[in-house]
Amino acid sequence: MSTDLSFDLHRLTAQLDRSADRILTAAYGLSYRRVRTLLIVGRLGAATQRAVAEELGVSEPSASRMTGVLVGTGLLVADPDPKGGNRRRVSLTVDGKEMVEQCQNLLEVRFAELVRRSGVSYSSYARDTGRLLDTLTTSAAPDPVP
Amino acid sequence: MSTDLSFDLHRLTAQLDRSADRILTAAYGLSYRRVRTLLIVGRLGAATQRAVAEELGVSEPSASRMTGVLVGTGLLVADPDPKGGNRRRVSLTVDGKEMVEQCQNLLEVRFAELVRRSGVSYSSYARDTGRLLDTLTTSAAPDPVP
DNA sequence: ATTACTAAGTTAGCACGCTAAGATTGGGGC
DNA sequence: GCCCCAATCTTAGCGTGCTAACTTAGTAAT
Repeated sequence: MSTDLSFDLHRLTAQLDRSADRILTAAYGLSYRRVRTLLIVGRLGAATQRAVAEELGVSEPSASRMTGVLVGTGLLVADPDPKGGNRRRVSLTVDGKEMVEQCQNLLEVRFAELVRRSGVSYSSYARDTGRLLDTLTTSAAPDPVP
Repeated sequence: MSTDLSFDLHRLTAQLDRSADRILTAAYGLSYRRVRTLLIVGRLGAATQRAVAEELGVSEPSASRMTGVLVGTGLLVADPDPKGGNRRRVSLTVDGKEMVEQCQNLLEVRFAELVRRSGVSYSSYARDTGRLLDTLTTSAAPDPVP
């Protein structure tokens, strides 16, 4: 069927994102990207924006704008980093923590159910995905084109 | 490690897209999205924009704009569908066909190499991805939230 | 023939990704 | 003290997703 794995991957992720987006927007009025950002910040604890960008897998300007929006909605706070330098230390507010817990449960349950219905082994698919990701990120795009 | 498969999938796809984007931009001055659209049109033959949107996994307005841009660059043509109705039949120009061949080879080689280096089985990963995609698209988001 | 329905496409406006280039902060050398 | 460097963050501007609402072309019902 699929003559092209990378295309299917693209489509799968796009559909997953859109589906998550609809669910989260309906339930909490938050986009999937924003929830993802909150989850990452929660996972990292008090982190710099650079770290958040890295972990989200987006550019620094994207992370900067996103954290700005979330600070605006009262789900994040950003202080200057006490360790000095031109850094901002972002962390969850109480509202943000609440939101993270609720959304995380909602998404995990949904996604696990999808995997179960598809008959795919969660653990082996997760392992393979992790390997691909590691290989891609460590090989760090050396030469663009021969 | 990955407490969250859906996040890793998201990151993997995002990195793949960006990587493909850099390669294609450097080689042919075309974004990955545009190349993807060309490939789909080539695969479908003469198709309506709706079919292209469906196959790309994007909304109709997105496909409409994208085909408009590609017609503007001379890689696609769009005629009114001879079967009537408010349809446009899009297909590749000669330039478009050339571009598709070159890009397809470039991307396939790169991606296959990544998979090989990661030690993941291409066929089983492709099968699982296909299953997830099928399950997700056939279950068509019934109830947003209980 | 006129009215209404359906399918496909477009327009408008926003969300959020990117790159390139500028601003800020702290720590070197001279 | 002063200048420059490295790291981080921001600004500017664009590409391409999305939804909502509108337009257009053909079909069916009266």
